[in-house]
Amino acid sequence: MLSPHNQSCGVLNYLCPSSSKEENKYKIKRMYRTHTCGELRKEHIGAAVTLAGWVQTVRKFGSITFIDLRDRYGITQLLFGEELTKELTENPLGREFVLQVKGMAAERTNKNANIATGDIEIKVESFSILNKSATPPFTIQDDTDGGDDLRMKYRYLDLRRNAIKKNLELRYAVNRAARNYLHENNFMDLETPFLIKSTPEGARDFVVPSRMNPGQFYALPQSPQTFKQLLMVSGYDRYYQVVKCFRDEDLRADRQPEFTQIDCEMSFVEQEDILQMFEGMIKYIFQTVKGIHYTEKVERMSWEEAMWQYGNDKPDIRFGLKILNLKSAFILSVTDGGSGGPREGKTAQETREDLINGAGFGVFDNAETVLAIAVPGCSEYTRKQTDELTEWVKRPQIGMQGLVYIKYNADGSLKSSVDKFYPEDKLKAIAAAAGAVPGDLILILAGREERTRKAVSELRLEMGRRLGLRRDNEFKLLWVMDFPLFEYAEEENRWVARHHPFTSPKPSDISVMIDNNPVIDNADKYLEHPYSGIKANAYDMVLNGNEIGGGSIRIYQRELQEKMFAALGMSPEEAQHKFGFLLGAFEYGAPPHGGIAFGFDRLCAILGGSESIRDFIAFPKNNSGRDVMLDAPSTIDEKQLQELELRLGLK
RNA sequence: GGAUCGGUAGUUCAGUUGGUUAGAAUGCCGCCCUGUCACGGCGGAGGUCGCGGGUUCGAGUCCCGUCCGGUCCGCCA
Repeated sequence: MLSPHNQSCGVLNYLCPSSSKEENKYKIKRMYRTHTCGELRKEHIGAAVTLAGWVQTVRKFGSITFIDLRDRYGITQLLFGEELTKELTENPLGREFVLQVKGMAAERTNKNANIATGDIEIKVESFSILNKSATPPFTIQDDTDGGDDLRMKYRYLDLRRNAIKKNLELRYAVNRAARNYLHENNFMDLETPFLIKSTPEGARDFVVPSRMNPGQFYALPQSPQTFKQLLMVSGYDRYYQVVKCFRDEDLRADRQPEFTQIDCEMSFVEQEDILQMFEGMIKYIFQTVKGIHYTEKVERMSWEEAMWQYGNDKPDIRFGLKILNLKSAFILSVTDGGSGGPREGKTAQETREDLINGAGFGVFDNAETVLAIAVPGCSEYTRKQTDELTEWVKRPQIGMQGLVYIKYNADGSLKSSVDKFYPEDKLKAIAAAAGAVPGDLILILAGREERTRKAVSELRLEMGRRLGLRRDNEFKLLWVMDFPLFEYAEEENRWVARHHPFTSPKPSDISVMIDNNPVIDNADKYLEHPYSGIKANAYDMVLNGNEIGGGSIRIYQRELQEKMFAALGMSPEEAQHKFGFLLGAFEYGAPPHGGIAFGFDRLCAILGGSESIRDFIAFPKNNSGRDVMLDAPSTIDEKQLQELELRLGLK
């Protein structure tokens, strides 16, 4: 990435609108300032200038004073001579005062190589305090002393900090790059409404009462999904929108109740067209924003492969450490070729059942599944370290009972925590099956299928992190494809759409869906129902273990869409009530179409090397969905409630 | 809905087994200082230990409840 220094406009290169024409630029006529605080260089020496900005620091030396003046573009040092320093004693300046100075740009005696304007300073001739400031509750520095909560309460001050400003600049750069790419590819930005209809399928809706229609509510969109499909029916064959979406669910570091998507849809395309179009977009963003020329092919993986090899539908493929199933019952299918190496392959799985079962080790014998990873170079872990790992997997978030390890020592000997049950030659066979080489530490978890898979996936990520294999400056894209179309919701005793109910099945599975009755007699055996095997025409884009986008080829025939609603347990009347507009539209020449939506905030956070999206949103909400600056949500007046014909206190 | 960690000066934190007047850094205020840029030196002010209850001769410290914040699980088509 380009350094912010040496940029003539005083801002990061990617923010300079290089293509905009001089004639389009508005020239400021009121001379509050002649230059920004990030602009002045050696060549300006001798120039009369006027600057305006905020007081970053005051350094007083008896009869002279240095002041760092800050604005969006940088920091410029001001020099107040003897006379003006006396004036400052009468009118003291505090941090964050808004100051305007007139003076001359002069070469510094002591230059500062750390800032872009470090060669010069302003010999101040006159100054004017444009506004005073109370002492800020935390320091406005990269290394602020403010905690998260306080920073959120005074977010307008937090946003003055360089660290946050850089994040928001990055966000704007990503936004512009996406728009440029989509515009160049004939996509049209069309706005869709925020006040829409509640459809309680999927996430909870935020609802908005309607004063003019008492007792009735709008919902805020979880995504513009149906609207963009209707736009396809209308013939706007390439649509996009950088758009707010709303979901009333519990939050995380990477989840906000309102968030931004880059929402896209195309007509007359197949899955392959969409994959190519949008990996192109992400590559363009990499190039424009990060200066990364992503030339390698974007990897692709089926959902089954991802679950099988990484225990996770959004694997971080910056590193290997693939998971090996030591029990036979849960082999799905492993595709050979491509990345096959000593650490994976079919032969390993064909021999393993004999290796772990029947040795009298109940934990393995009774477990639904036994999964292992071979961690390179960790065979010399001490007892303390393996104990610590054991504690790690026993934490409630992971929830395993324990951890079995095999140290495959550099000299070829083996030492494990289950030596009592497995003699060395057995351990050797297990190690070989796990694809381990001398120097590796094999970690094994056993238990219930779903929990164990999740746990080993977390363990894999944790070991990858500890070994430094998850580098911030390395980016690896991956398409995960061929998701199951349905999931079975046991508590509701019905099928639910894994992606959303507008996703089409693979063409070969359409007949399976049409020809079979979705009703299940025995809920325990849902895996045996034909619907369990139906694959969706859906795809997720994964970046470094984060889902950054997801989409699908949509259903565009009324009959299939009706069948889908029926499969989800909706009666025809209910489907008509909730989605009649869409079913109706499909009767008037709906084209084949599909699309994708990217999580814009999350993409920005990853490109900025952060786990938390909050620092990439100007005014985010906290973990409880509160805006602590506004103190929202809040109660409303009785009068407002009356107008809405609402009454509180039902709980 | 659940788990877990935290809440002490404006701020970030330390605070021993429950024991005298609750500390540090930074910020703030005052004085000194003509080349600093994390300026430096000297001095000063600043505390309802989140809130409520309990145990105890005695609670920042132990217990119960509650509120607030962080992280995670459930949830997030």
